[in-house]
Amino acid sequence: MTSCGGVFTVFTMSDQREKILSCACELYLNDGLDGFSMRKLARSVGVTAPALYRHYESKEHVLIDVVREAYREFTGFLYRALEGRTPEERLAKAGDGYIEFGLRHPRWYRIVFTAADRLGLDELPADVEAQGCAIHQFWVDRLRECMDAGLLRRGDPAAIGMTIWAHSHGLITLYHNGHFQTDEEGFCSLCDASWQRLLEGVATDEYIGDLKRRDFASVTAGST
Amino acid sequence: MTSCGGVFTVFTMSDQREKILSCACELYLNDGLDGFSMRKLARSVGVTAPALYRHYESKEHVLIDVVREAYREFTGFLYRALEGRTPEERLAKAGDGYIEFGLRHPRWYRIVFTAADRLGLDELPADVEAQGCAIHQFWVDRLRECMDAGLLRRGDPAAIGMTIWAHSHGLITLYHNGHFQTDEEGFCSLCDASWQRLLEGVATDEYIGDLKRRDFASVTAGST
DNA sequence: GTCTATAATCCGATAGAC
DNA sequence: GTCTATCGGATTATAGAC
Repeated sequence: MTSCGGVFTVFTMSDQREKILSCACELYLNDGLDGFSMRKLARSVGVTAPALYRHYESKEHVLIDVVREAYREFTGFLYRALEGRTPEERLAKAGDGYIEFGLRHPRWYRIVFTAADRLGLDELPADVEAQGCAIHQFWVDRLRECMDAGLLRRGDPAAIGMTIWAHSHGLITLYHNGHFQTDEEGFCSLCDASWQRLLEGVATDEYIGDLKRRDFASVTAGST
Repeated sequence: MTSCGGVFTVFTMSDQREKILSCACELYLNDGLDGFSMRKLARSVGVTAPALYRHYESKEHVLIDVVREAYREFTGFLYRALEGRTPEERLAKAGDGYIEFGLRHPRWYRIVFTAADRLGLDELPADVEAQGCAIHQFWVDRLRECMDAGLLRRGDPAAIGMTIWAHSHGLITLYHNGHFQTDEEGFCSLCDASWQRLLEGVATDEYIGDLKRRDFASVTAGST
């Protein structure tokens, strides 16, 4: 919460700016994006609204700092997975961390995966964008080492990552929107079962064989 | 747009109410949920705001009718799949329709899959909820017949449906939020490739065998 | 059925006193 | 660095004339 690391500089906030940011995070987590206003923020800080503008240029700049905190929280959940001792364990922990983050902090989850322009932001600062790239690289690392270990089929880690990401993201957002009639515990076992299906595939071996034969036939036909 | 079917009654709107609803849909599709206000709506209809309240009790009631139109549009895309002549074709068409709906009508998609309370609605009327159930049943039908035809592994169609749904929903929402660096055409082929991975599974056969052996071992150990 | 006028609330942001 | 006062705008919704 205190510092914002760049390549060559580390900037430290004033105490008051830090207090405002802390209240802003709390306000966002309680009231969501719609309920987030400078007036409410001022009230929770214990000052009047204009005072905030001594520390932040605009509401947008406050929100940017909140987004940065969201990323920080997210990576905290993810990077714990590096403590795993095998590729399999690290991938499992990463997946668990992702789901757990989505469950424990729905509003952090939302703000991390919502496009900047839909947050009313022109663009995210470079250091936050960089966090996004780091997360992407983290997943590529997890998948590649599982391929090397013979756990996952070979292929482009980024492409396979999209499939796994879409699956997890879909599960969490559908759960958040109340589309699964179950509590958190039920949702977790639902996730496990669904992950198992993604590992094994949902089609029968016969059908897969069928598809491959058809694909082969169409390729040979097309090459004449 | 004209009628709202219930079990025993069909209610027909007045012309003016119908015109308001039509403008409301257009307004929502253009400006989204945040940009949707009674004043703007009145402007686009060509009257002043208070006039709307002769036809609709509140903004919430207008929005409910908009949501009903969204469902109608969605089912239109889905149910075309019934024209397919085999279970495989019907499932493929249903999946294509789902993705196409998400691509062509992002705002309709959003409103259909957003929880009612996050739209500012207390609850959806019974006939809209019923549409949701019908859609669920539609998917169960598609999956069950593919199991019977030996294309998909046997299992609970509703559970497998969740996996497939989460995957598709994740792809669409991540695309909408700009997380895939690709245009619509690239996204479609990305979807095809990802669906293929979901059919085949992402794990190697060796790893699947491994997991089954471990699972068996833990079950036998647990039963002693 | 539509209008004008208005109530009651919220918002982001600024000017200028202290 | 914080305050009061205020600008200029948005919103839902209603009262009462026509």
